[in-house]
Amino acid sequence: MPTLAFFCRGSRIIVQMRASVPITVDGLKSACSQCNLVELCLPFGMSNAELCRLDELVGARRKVKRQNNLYRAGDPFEAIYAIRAGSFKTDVLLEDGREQVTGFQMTGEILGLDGISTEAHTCNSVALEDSEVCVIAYDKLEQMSHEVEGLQLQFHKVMSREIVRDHGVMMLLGSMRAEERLAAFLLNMSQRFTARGFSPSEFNLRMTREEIGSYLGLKLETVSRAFSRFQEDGLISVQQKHVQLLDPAGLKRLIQHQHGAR
Amino acid sequence: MPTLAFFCRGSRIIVQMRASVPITVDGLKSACSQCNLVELCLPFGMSNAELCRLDELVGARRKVKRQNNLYRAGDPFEAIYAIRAGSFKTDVLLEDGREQVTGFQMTGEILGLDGISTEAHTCNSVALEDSEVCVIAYDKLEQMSHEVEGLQLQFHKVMSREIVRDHGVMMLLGSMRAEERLAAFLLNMSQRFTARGFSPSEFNLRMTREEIGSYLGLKLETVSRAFSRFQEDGLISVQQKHVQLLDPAGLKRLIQHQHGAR
DNA sequence: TTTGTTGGTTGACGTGGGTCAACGGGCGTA
DNA sequence: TACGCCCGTTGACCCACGTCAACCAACAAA
Repeated sequence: MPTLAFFCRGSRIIVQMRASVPITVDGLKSACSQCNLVELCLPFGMSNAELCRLDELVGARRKVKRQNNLYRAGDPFEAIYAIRAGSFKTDVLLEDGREQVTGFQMTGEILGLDGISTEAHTCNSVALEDSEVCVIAYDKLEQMSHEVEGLQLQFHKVMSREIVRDHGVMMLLGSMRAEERLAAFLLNMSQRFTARGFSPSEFNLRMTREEIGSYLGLKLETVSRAFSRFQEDGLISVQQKHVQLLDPAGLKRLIQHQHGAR
Repeated sequence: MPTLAFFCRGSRIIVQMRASVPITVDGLKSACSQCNLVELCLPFGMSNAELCRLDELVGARRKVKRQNNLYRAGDPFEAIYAIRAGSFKTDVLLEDGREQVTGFQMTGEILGLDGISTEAHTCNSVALEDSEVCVIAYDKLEQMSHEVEGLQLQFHKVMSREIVRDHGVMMLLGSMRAEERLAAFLLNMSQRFTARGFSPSEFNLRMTREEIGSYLGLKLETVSRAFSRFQEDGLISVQQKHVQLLDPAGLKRLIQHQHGAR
C-alpha cells in the first residue's frame, strides 16, 4: 500500500509512496485543500481550517468515460459529485422517448442535487468527454454540515445557485426566440470558460448540435442555421465544435432588443 | 399585552388573552407545531420535539395584499417565507420588459430560496390573492439547522424539490406542444389542490390567462384556445377561472403520446 | 488507402402558434 | 343600476421554426 501524506493549503502537496502495484488515480483520495478548483467548487469562501476538514468529507474520485452515465434517473441517491475534470450533461426523459437536456456542467460544478428530495435521482447524468468526479457521500455531508460552519452555508448557496440558473433557462425557453437563445447560450459558455481561466472568446463545445438544441428547446437544424447566421453576420466564427466569439457585444444586443419576440 | 400560551402538538391550542387593544394577526407569532399545513411545509417529517423547536424559528406572519410584492428582484435577502394562506407567482424580468413567470406557489410552499446564492433576491414574488406568509429569518434557520437534526435534511429536501420542479418546467417548455403544456399544468394544479384536501377535479385558478401563458411559454390567446379545445373535446369544463377536469386520464394521454411534437 | 458512421449544413416546404383586431361578459366602484 | 376596465374568447392572417431530405466533412475502423 502506498503511504500518502497530504498537507494543507499553503504548503505543497507531498505524496510519498512505496507502491508494489501501480497507483490508479481512481483509488486516490481527493483533497479539496489542494485542488485548484477551490474557487469554483463547493469549498468556495471557506477558511483554511474548514478546508482541511473538507478533505475528510470528499471520498474517492471516480472516472466516467465519454457517453457513460454518472447516474441514471431512478438510481438510489447516495452522493453528490463535484466535477474535477471533464464535463457532463443532465437530461430527463419522457415515456414517449422525448429528451430534455436540463443542463451542461463543467469543472467545479456540483451534480446530483436533484436526488436529495426523493432519495433517488430524477435525471440522467452523462459524461460529454472522459471525465472525473469527486464523490461526496451525502450522509457525511449532512453530518459535517452540522459541525463545519461554512460548509452548510456554501452548500445552500450551491443549491440556490442551481435554482437561479434554472430560472434563467426558463426565461430562455419561455420567452426568447431561437437566435436569442443561442446567443445567450454562447455568452454563458464564454463566461464559464473565462471563470476557469480559458479564453472568453474561443473555445471548443463538448456537446452536439442536437444536445444544444434539446437544451434550448430547438431542433438541431435550427441550431445549425443560427450558427451559420451568426457567422454570416460576423458575430462569431464556427467550425464544427470550435467557436470564436468575434462580437460578444453584438450577441448581447441580440438578446436585449427583441426583434418582435414572443 | 396579551398572554399567549401555546402547547405543542397533541394538545389543543390554548390562547389566553387579556388584551386592552385588539389583537392583529400580523403580530401573532406562528406556531408550526399547531399549523395544519405541517404535512406540506418545511416541518414535514420532523418529530414533535423538533417541531416545538421550530416554533422558535418562525417569526411573525406577514400579510400581503393581492397584486403586492412579497419581495422584488434585487431586494437584500434576509428571510425565506412559508405560505400560510393564499397564493403567489414568481417572475423574472428582462431589461426589455419581457416577463417570465417561473412558478405559482400555494399554501405550505416555500418562497425566497433563490436569494441565498447572492444574498439578494433574483426574482419578484407577487400575491395572486390576499395572502399571508410565515417569515423565517435565514440566519436563524442556518443556526438552528446546526442544532435540530431533522431541520437541515428537510430544508435540503425543500430546495432539492424546487430543482426537480424546475427540471419539469424545462421539459414542458423545451419539448412539449401548447396543448400538452396546458394539460400538464392542469394536472399539476389538480395534484396540488388534492394534496391540500381540495377536490382533484374542480378548482378555481388564481392566475390570469396571461400569467398561465407566461409560465407555459405561450401567448394568452393560445392558452385560451387550448382551454376551449379541451372543452370541445370533453376533457374539461371551463368558465373563466373555474375549471373542472372531466377526463384526467384523457389529459394524461395527451401528454404521453406526442402528436408529432418538437 | 477505403469504407462506414456519426455529426453538421443547407434547401424546400408545411404548420403550430404568434399577431392583430373585434367583441363581450364579469366584476368592482360609484 | 350604470359605468368602465380588465379579462377572456374568437377569427383571420402570417411567420418562425419544425419537418423532410439530400449531401458533405470528420473521424474511426478495417
